Amino acid sequence: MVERAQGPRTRARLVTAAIDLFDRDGYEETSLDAVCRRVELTKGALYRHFPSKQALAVAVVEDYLAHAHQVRGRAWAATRDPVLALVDATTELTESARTTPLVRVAVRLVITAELFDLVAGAHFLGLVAVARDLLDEAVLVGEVRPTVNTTEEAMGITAMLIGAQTLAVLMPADCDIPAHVTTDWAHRLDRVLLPRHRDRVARTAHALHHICG
Amino acid sequence: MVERAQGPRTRARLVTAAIDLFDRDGYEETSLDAVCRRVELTKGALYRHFPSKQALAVAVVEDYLAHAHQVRGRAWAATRDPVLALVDATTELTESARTTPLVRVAVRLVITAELFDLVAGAHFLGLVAVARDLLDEAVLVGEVRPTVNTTEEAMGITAMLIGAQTLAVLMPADCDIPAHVTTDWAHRLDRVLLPRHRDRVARTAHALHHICG
Amino acid sequence: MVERAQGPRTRARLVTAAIDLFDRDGYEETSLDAVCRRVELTKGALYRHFPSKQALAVAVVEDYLAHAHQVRGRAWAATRDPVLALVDATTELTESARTTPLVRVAVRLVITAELFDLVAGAHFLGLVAVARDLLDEAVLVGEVRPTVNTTEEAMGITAMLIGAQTLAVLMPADCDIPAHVTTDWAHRLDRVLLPRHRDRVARTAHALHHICG
Amino acid sequence: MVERAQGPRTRARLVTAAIDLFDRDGYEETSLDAVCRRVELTKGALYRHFPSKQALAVAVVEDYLAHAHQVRGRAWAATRDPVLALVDATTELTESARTTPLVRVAVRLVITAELFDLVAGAHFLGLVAVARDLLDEAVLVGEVRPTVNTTEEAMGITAMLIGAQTLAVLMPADCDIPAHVTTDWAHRLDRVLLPRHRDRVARTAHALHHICG
DNA sequence: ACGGACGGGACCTCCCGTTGCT
DNA sequence: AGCAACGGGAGGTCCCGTCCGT
Repeated sequence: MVERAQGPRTRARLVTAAIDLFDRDGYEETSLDAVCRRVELTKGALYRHFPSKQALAVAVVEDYLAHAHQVRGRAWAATRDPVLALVDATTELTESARTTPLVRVAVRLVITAELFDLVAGAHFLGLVAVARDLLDEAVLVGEVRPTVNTTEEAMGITAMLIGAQTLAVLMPADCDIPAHVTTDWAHRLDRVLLPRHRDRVARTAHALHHICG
Repeated sequence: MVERAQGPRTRARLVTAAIDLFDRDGYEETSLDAVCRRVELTKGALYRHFPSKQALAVAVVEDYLAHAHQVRGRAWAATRDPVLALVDATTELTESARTTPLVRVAVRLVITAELFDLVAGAHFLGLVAVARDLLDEAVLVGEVRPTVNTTEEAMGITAMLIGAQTLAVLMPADCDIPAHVTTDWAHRLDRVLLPRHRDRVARTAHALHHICG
Repeated sequence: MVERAQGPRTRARLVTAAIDLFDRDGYEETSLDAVCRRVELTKGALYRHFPSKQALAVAVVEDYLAHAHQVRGRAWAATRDPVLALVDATTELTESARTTPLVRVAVRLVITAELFDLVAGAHFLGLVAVARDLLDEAVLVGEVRPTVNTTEEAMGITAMLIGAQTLAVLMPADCDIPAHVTTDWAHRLDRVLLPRHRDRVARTAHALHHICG
Repeated sequence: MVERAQGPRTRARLVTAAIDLFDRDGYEETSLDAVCRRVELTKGALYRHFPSKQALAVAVVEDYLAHAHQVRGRAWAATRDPVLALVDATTELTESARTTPLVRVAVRLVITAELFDLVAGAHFLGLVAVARDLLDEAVLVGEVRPTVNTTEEAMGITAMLIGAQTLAVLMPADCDIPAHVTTDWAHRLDRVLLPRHRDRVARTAHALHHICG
């Protein structure tokens, strides 16, 4: 079974070009003609892969969600602890909202009113689910205080992440957003984790260790 | 010189029509022709008042900011306490993101990518400033723990408000966003206020009293 | 080697489907996908038989020319007289431009600007040649006045046929085009044929006999 | 009252450009982008004046009809005789089908299948009406044989004109189409006009005098 | 011979913002 | 202050013809 797969390649090139241009000019200011020009294609060809400009944006967001899953997987593999993974993953995703084009673009796209109803729901619920799963895992492992409602806590964490990413995308570099995420985590751990685990996590978390040394 | 007051009236009618249509169809899907039709005017007239479609949106956001100031003012007048005012104002603004068209539309407009760079910065910084002012006031009154950095705390509060409003606009009514705001405030007061004020505020705050009874 | 006859069959089915759809929707408005759908094939198959959409149209026109030759042959067999055959053939072709789908479609295709330069020349010259051959035959038989230039007369006849067919395709049924063809033939015979043949032909010609009784 | 009339000017420029390009490349092969480029406009602007490519073609045909009316008017003014005017006008229109871009293009457009149903009916009926009016005028003046049916004769003349124009557009220059028109007219006058007028017209008609000297 | 994904390019629609007149 | 025609430009659709695999 050989490669006849020229389609997937073209599709990927279109998404890459879209990320570049959305990042440089913004979604509204980027024309599909410009995207096509960059990959030496025409709009008719683009239409074979994406039925609309929004669909192209959705594909970018999906790439971002895949990226977020990878980040979570890496954090888990590195720490072998659900809460540590959660802390490190949210911190990395907040930072990369400023540094990684894919994340920066996707975060802006998600909060674009035009795409809001289309993708934001699935996106946010997805993030909430991920956070809750890790918290439930932590409950099983016995790290979490019995009073904690994992669903509500997961929503709080997601809201924090979204707010922080939004600020990170918005504010110029001089304003240290991740600092506020780590502060928030420090306090959140106090009320979520059982005392003995709280100390261990705070000491071990790569993201927190400089403030909880 | 009879019709002197016609100008401002026309402008206000345009903004009102814009709020209605932005709320019903979204910013992108609303055409200026539709706005004009609703107030029985033509685009030539609209462009006497607003140089662009974005400017019309900005006017809506400004109406919202004025509204937010009124909310803050009312909360202050009702409580005569800066922290109480902060709690009540943020809670009300989160709730009205779901119920009040002006707030609902403005919150969506602010996070619209097209308007993001235009208004989001000023908007967020404005909210941060308001929060910080109230916190500084609380410091003067002697309610706040000495370890608290008011600027950083104000950013955290703003991030929470934005995240919560975003979720409120997004999620269908079955998902209780304000609950998470009140939970967050409960914990936040623990670490911001001096113990004796913390209890009083938690008991008094209209928004919190059902969970801190 | 069982399915050897499948190719020609497929080709014929495509032409038939093309005639139906060209007749119903017109050439421009008929898509090749629609033609293929009707014969349960795909474009890949169609392009095995025709290198372009125009080629498909040309195949239709060729079917029409074959049909015109049959008409001529039948008229000759029935009359055994060149002029009689010419009169009857042109009359029948004019009438069938209104009634027979193949002729109706082909006449329209020939006068389509897109196909004009491709087929109209050959088509018209072919008709002129046929008419001239029959006239020359009539000269040999001694029916024609010596002053007649057969080439020029053949062009006149062809021009008349084309004009009449065009009008027949265009006009709704209430306007009797063939009548004008027969009138024209009546006068044309006056100046082309020698008197004694003129009377015989006018009486015998199936198409003319009701006006020259 | 000054010129605000930029619209009509732009429209006229578009039609002129369309004539040029239709003449050079044909209707199908001419893109609206090419038309717009030639007058330094965009398709959005063209759309203000013509709702479709067909509408642009129709405008060209209308220009041709106006031109045909002028030709008729000039022929009438020059001859003061209806039949003479008819002979000269049809002859000129046949000749200009080869020489004048407007006529050449319009004749091809009219017989384009895509525009056929749109304009051909009105066009042909218009020509028939003109011919019949002139013939009726000739009847009043007493030039016409009493046996002539003017409506039928007008249709015959129109069919001849159309066939001749089609051939003129189609055939290369070496084939003398107008000759066959004059021949046809010579015979037609024989059977339409009363003898004394027939001679006078044949001698006077500018188009015929070289064959009827 | 046939299927079906792919790419190119034209047409059309919609809507923003401008201009000159009232 | 308001009107109406105008022009620019992007998005979306459709369909022709090609390519590759079966």
